[in-house]
Amino acid sequence: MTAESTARLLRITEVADEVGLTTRTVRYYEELGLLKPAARSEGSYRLFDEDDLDRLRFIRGLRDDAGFSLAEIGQLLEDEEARERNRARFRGTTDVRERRSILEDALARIERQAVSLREKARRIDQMIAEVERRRGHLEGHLRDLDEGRELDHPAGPR
Amino acid sequence: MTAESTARLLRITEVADEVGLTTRTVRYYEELGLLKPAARSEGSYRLFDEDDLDRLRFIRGLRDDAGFSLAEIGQLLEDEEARERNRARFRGTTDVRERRSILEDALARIERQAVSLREKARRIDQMIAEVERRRGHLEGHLRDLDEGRELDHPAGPR
DNA sequence: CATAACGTTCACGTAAACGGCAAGGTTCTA
DNA sequence: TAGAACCTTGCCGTTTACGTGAACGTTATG
Repeated sequence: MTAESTARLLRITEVADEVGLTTRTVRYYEELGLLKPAARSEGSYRLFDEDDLDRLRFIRGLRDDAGFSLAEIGQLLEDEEARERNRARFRGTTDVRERRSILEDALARIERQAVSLREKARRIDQMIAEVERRRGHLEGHLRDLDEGRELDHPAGPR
Repeated sequence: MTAESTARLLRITEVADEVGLTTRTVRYYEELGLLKPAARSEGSYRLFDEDDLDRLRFIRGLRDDAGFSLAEIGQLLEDEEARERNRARFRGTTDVRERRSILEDALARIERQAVSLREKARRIDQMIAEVERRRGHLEGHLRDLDEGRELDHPAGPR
């Protein structure tokens, strides 16, 4: 047994079921360069590892939860080839300085992802504030009614 | 001069420029029932008031910031006809109980909007936490390198 | 009052994000 | 070792969210 872990590799249907996508979608994401299966079988079946699953779940989150387009997700995840190359380089070297630079690259990518997500969160918080504002306005209106005021402006609900 | 305010009504290009959409998009949103211009001119030009602008800005926020589909936005805003009817009813009555019920309807809609947005915000926060976790992992890795450890597992960046 | 600038309603075109075959190769299991 | 149950790569179809005219009516302006 090599240094590799004994983790099982999954086929596309298992993967799709696991992360809640269709096989078509998983292939489409590969076509777009959003991921690259860990390996291919003898007969060229796609084989996925746990890392691929994480990545697909992350993509799904960015799509469904954060509402990013696949193009934006591609930007966020950056060129999969580059990532692949980095991992190979990392494994292929013991030079500390090189490993450091590879890790710092990865760190920079993660930072950009965090910035994008925080920006998104901020904008949604603003929208929540706006909706709360309207709610407060309506509630004030209701209180006026209950207290028998409402002699003046013919405004109405928004 | 009637009880109506003297607020100017805008034509479609002014509106589109103001809120950052195209005229085509504004017409499309009307076609989908997401809004209904305040009035039409003699020659059937669409005329929008300040309320319409607010609504369009809100729609744009839901689309761009929150990442909702137009179908979801339609659900959130609910049938524009119903809203229109409510406003007419509100103006058409002085009955306090009726006005109360209309306001409570509007309040319920706002509440549902707030719930949807908070749900969205929560999911994005989770994604941020996930990304922070990965960042922490990478940073730990970097510290290990700097301190001359890293004798063990041949992991690499995620 | 001519005419430029803007608006209207069809109607067809398009990019994104998949769905759904078809035709054929691969893996597992009895 | 024969199926059944997977998988592969095309390739065309569909929905969403608009873009882009065409053909024609409306408004503002010198």
